[in-house]
Amino acid sequence: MATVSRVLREPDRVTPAKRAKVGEAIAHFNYVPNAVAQQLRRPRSRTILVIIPEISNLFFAEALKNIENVAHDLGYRVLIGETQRCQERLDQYIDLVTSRTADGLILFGSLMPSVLRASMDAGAPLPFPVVLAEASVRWPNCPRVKIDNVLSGEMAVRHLVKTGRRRIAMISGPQRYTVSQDRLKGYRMVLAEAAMEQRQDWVVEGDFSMASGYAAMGRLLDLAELPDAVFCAGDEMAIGAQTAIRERGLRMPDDIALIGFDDMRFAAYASPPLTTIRQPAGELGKAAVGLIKALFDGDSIRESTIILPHELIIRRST
Amino acid sequence: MATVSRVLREPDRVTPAKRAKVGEAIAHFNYVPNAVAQQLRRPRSRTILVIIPEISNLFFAEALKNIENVAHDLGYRVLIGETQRCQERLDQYIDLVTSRTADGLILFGSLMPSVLRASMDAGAPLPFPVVLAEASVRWPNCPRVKIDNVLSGEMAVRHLVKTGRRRIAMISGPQRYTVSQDRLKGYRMVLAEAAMEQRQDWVVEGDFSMASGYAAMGRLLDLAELPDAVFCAGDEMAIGAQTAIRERGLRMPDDIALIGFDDMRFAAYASPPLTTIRQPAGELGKAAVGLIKALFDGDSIRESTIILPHELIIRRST
DNA sequence: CTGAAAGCGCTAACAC
DNA sequence: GTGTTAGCGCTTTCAG
Repeated sequence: MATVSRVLREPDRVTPAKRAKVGEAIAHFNYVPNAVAQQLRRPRSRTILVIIPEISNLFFAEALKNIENVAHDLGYRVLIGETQRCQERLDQYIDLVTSRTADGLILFGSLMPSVLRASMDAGAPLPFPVVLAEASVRWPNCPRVKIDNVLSGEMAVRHLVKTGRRRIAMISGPQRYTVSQDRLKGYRMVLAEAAMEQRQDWVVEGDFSMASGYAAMGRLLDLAELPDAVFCAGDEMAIGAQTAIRERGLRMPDDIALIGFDDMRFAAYASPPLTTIRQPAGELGKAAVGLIKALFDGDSIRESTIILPHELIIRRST
Repeated sequence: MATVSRVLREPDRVTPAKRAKVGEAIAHFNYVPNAVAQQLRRPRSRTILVIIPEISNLFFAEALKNIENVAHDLGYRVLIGETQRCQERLDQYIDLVTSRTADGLILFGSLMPSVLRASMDAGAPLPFPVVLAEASVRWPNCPRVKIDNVLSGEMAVRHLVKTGRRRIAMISGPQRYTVSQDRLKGYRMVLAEAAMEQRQDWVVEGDFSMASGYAAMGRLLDLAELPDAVFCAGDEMAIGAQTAIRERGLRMPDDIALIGFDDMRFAAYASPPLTTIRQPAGELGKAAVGLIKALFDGDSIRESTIILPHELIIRRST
């Protein structure tokens, strides 16, 4: 048995003759090592758990794809958990790492595992490697990768101002998420800076879905005082908004300019093609894997924050 | 140790007094059973491996979400593997089940694991539970869930004929996939049946991406003999095609009618909203879990095929 | 009802 | 270089 193990793991430490013999036997019996038993003996499972709020969100999908790729190249397996923004499901997935099925965690979304919250409240160090991705909160001793949502919100609105818009509205994300708050903050910042009118009813909250963008835009268009530009905190909401605008017979960008957020792949095919702020989803995924790997290897990079660059993509909706 | 195990697993077989005491200890030491060790002793890992070609495809994302949900309710964990249509990565993921990290496999896509191909060639029974989802091929002794792509292709084109179109083109999927072949077959069927013109250059092959739909439509529009309707084998290609049509200043459905396939969530927000054939992605996922569960439980449902109903969703592009 | 003891299949340390 | 041995942390007999 031990020799078989060696042949599979460190073939050089076995005589070629024996190696061949064992190899034959392996082939003959169709032997595949039981990974569970291996894991029990080995210190690490070489598995990364990635937790995302929802799998059908294209931003996460893109990040995930890159995580998979990089992890795979590094010899790690990736386990994906979808929480659907439900605390209970999140905590169940966390069991995978406390029970050592996974070595560490890349966590997307704003939900926080109970175990981590508890250990933090107790002032204890994090019980296992975690990296926060696109994190809305800051967590002591925990590296994160994100973009600067305030700055990118500013960039979006500044572009609107620069192209001559004066009555700028916003369809924001749910305000319980810091990401959403930050983008809104960026919006307000620029408006204040440009000494432009800030109306309460020009900010409508959506939930990042197309339906919510459509509804929010509907409310904006019902206003007596119509905005001449709208900053949408997400591309899907922007696409919903476009539909609403088209239905009212208004033209973009002439009547209303629209800027989105994310640059998901549908943005370029919208009607008109959507100007947007690109979030580097892929880069974010890659960076997250780099961070977790460093944690695994014991590098003391805790507490670091990587801010990835956002980018203005000008298309024809502005 | 044994008692702790019992308290966690079959509390009723332990005196309440002892149970409480053990419970306290568990809480105090923050004890979490090592899942790897548990799995070593238990016959099954209660994990389902789901393999998909690409995670960012909305059809898979939707199916996956339902798989996750149902599996979760049944007490199964879901491991997701993305092959990116690469045989090597597929085979690596299959190791998860041969090495008993997963109990069985739900397989999307047309790639076939080498192990399975080998065992089939040898006339042997499948070495572990597999269900084929939206399978392009048939596999002996292996249950599958799918829709009827020929019939749904027919339904799409028949709708075009019924609404008075006479020069119907098609943007097909890659012909190396049976799914794509089937939809094309449906198209040809109806055309033949209606004794309508079938032109070689009215069928252009895409790869399901928006970019390919855009390019394919461009080629169609360059033709001397313009079609008055196009059946796209996927919604994303249809959205790409819409962009091309708009850019040429043509109107939908007046100049050209367009019908897509899938009814992914963007279809309703396209411009104009896309008429399409709905594939029940969610149902498909649920059914797949049901099938694999039955396989786990030893029900002899092998060789069954579940055909899920497709549906014509009429919107404004036709 | 509970503790002791025997493995699950493997790897690593240890002899030979 | 290779076989033997001792666990990894649990579950499951088996006694008591």
